[in-house]
Amino acid sequence: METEVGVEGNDEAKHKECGIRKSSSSLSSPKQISDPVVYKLVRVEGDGRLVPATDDELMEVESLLIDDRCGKHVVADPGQTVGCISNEGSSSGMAQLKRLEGWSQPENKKVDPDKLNGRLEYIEEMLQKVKEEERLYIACGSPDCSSAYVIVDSQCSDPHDKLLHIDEKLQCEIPLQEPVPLLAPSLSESHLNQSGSVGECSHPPDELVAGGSPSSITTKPDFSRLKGEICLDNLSIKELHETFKATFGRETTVKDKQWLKRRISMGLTNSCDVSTTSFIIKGNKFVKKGNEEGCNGIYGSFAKDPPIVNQKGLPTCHVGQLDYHKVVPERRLENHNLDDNSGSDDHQKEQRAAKRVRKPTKRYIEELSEVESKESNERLLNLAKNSGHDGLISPKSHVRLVRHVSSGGRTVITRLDSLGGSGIQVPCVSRVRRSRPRKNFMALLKFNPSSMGMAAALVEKALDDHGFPPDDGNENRVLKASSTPEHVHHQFVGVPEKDKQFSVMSVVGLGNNTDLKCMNSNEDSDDNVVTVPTSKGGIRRKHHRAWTLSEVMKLVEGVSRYGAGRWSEIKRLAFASYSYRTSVDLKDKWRNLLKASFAQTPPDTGMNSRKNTGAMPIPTPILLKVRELAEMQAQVPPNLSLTKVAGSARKIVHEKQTGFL
DNA sequence: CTTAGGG
DNA sequence: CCCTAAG
Repeated sequence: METEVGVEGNDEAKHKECGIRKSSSSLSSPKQISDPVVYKLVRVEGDGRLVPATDDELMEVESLLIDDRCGKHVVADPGQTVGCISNEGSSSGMAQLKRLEGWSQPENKKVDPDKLNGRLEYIEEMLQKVKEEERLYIACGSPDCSSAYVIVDSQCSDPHDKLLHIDEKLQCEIPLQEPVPLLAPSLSESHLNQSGSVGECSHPPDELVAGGSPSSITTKPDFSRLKGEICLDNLSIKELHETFKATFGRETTVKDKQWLKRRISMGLTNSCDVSTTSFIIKGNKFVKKGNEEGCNGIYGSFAKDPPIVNQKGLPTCHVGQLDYHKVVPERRLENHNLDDNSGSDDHQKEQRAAKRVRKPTKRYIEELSEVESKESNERLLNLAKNSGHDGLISPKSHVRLVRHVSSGGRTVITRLDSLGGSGIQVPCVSRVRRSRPRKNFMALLKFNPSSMGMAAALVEKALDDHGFPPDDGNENRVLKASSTPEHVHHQFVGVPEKDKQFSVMSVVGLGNNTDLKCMNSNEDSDDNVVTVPTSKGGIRRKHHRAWTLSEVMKLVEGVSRYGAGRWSEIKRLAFASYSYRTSVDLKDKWRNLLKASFAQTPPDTGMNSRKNTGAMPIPTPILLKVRELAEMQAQVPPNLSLTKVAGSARKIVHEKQTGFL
């Protein structure tokens, strides 16, 4: 199926333009209204037949034309620009007009090839302009004003189709530059308007292919869109703001109704598979004032479609969408599924929307960005350098690099992630040192008073601070350092001031190591290696220091005295001499003890014997005490508390607790 | 910095 | 044990 552009002069079409202009905020100039020519989209089927375009296609081209005309305005006044594309007003008008016109009229299907080519060129031209505009937007740092975008029909494209290229460009660019949750507008729009019949893209529905029932083409989408838009249209700016906040989880100051509506609808569409459903439901909520039932009745039937829609592996045109789904955290999908089952509980939805999303951990960010960092960097370079034709950017990437700002000399790439549907921007770090400088660095040095050991440590540190991957063969570094110890000082030069001091201090500390004895009392004094293979073939982590029995006992006692959770206290008072045990260590150990005590105490299914051969037996008396303490402090795992603990300890727990509190 | 929890 | 988010 190909996408072509037909040209048609038509009186009624003028109305269409008028309708659109009317709603496009102050962007229109009077002369445009009298423009006698209107372009209409037609799709060329494989067999050469022409099939009328849908609303979206029309709107797309129209907006495109308008964009072209008001481009200057757009650039000059970003805040208002969005109005160039109009969702309101035009829809109903268009619907009516289309029915009047009759889509199957023969003249609509005649296309002059020359004109076609001309149109294509025209479109490409305009695309260029739009691209520039978008750049300007980004350049002037107005992230919130989405640019007027142009949508080229994203229906199935024949690979030879010229338009395909345009399409692809758009797919790549809009995602890249517009700080909106994924999905090119065309997609969202078509989702909204096609009432879930997205499958049309790859497998055109019968009515479309047949072309014999034009009414079905026009009426159905119109219908749905009509309703959907009415829903949003009824909202005041304030309500729109609320909706926006509920949708994206953040405030907006934009006053532009058009913009808000578009954003909201896009957000809703993007935020879940079930675009239609959620959008409508969402709309409902706010429309409750008036056309509640209207929306409900119409969209209720679509509520079950979405999953199917999702399944259709849509090829070219919906890459963006598919990618989006790839990224969406599963949690979110679940949530939405839940929602959609109960179409009425708007309350829940709002609550969830308002629920604070946990910031993605650095590790998460890193791991994501690590995958694409190379790609992304290349792309960024391309974007930055090529103001002209960027090469086709692989639509595969599911992360949108929104822009990069330099902060403190470092380049930070932000990308838009779909976390929690809030569309928040998370920093996208390109592989940065992962762990903070080792805390027990001094201790390490003390353990390795030999010059080589120290050199190795210093070198490692230096390398680390220079952003070298921390884990690439520590042994190599050691060898290098030992073979050329004099380079250590050179490495030092690059070390940040603070660290330099630290290192120097370490060196000094080396001279008068005070309580080396205490530390040496424990085994495991070689911390040079990343992992230490244990006798049983397992590997122990770098800084692991096996817990001795006395330590465990101290820990247990500490917990009994100060209570679990006061780790810093316990550490300060009971572990004063064990500088290498941090409060976190205590907590972890306690966690393990708890687990152990509740796991293996009761049955004793011979596991104990096997464990005894291991590193740390943890005598059962201690475990028992641990369990007792845990019970006292109501730290009992819920499932176990009922089985084992229930009878005997319950009362005690209660008494003790009341006594404590 | 400490605590709580995930990895 | 390590790491990190939150307070």
